[in-house]
Amino acid sequence: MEYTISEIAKLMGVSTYTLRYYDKEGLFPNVKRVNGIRIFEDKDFEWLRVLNCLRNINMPIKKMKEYVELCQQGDASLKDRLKMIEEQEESINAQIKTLEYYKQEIYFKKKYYEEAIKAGSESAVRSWSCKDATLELDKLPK
Amino acid sequence: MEYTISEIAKLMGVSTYTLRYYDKEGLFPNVKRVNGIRIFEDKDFEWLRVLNCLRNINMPIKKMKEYVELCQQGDASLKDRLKMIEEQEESINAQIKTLEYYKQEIYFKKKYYEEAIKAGSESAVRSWSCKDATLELDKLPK
DNA sequence: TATTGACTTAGAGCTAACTCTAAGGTTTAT
DNA sequence: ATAAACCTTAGAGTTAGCTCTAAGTCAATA
Repeated sequence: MEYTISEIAKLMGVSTYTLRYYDKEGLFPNVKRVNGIRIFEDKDFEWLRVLNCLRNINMPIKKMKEYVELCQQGDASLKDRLKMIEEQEESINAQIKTLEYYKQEIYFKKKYYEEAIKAGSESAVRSWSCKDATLELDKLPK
Repeated sequence: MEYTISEIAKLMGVSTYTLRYYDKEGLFPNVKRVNGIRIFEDKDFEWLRVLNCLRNINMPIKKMKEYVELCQQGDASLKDRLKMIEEQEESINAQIKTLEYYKQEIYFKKKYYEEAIKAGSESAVRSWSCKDATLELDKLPK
């Protein structure tokens, strides 16, 4: 199967601007061209799904470029690529951990507001909040 | 307790630039001043921890500003604040879900490279990868 | 053949969140 | 009293990741 840039853009839910930008940045090392026009094949499509994965775990484009270059070196770069992937795995875990931590804080905050609304006023729950929440989320400077 | 801007910056692990920027953006609505110099008190310190929480869950500064403004309105804005917090809770859950999904992809990728290194070549595991991984992570355009 | 519409490029513009510089004020130590 | 070490401001600069514009090419249709 072959796709034009707007077809692949639609299929993957990204803009053509973004695809051309990625290409300019070297993230599509070997897209076919006919009369200067990009022809995306299934392998390019699959590769975009890889790029999409890496972006979604917040890998910067420069690092994605590095990864592309390693891939182009073939078997010689297998260990380096594994290392990059392992680092990304750690990065994801750290990101999740951070979010889980602050999720707790936000949960306390929600309970705090639910109580405040029930009581009709924030002043009724300030001390309650201080007891239970890790953060004293309502101590806005007066 | 009172703190200068550089003290609080050090304690919270942010730059003085960032703190002044936050202040300029209205995120510290009522910091005390003596001779024009910001004096941070414990309530400001606690409030910075709130800001820090919101930033860590990727709330944009404009939205943080909105939240500050709601807080300043007192009890009248309790429901609006609860709504914001609930939206943030959903946002965190979505972020975690996305990361968990791509964590799987990266895990498959790692296994793929471990096999490839064991076999000495990527060509030995391409089909294996295609069977097990949701993404065919190595179909780099040739 | 002329127009339509999708493609191309280079490069400018945008937004977010800082990050820094320049010019100046104030407090403290020698 | 003068230098060091803070603080202040306005506003410029930076980086990332797009996003868009202008000018032009090319293939297909009326």
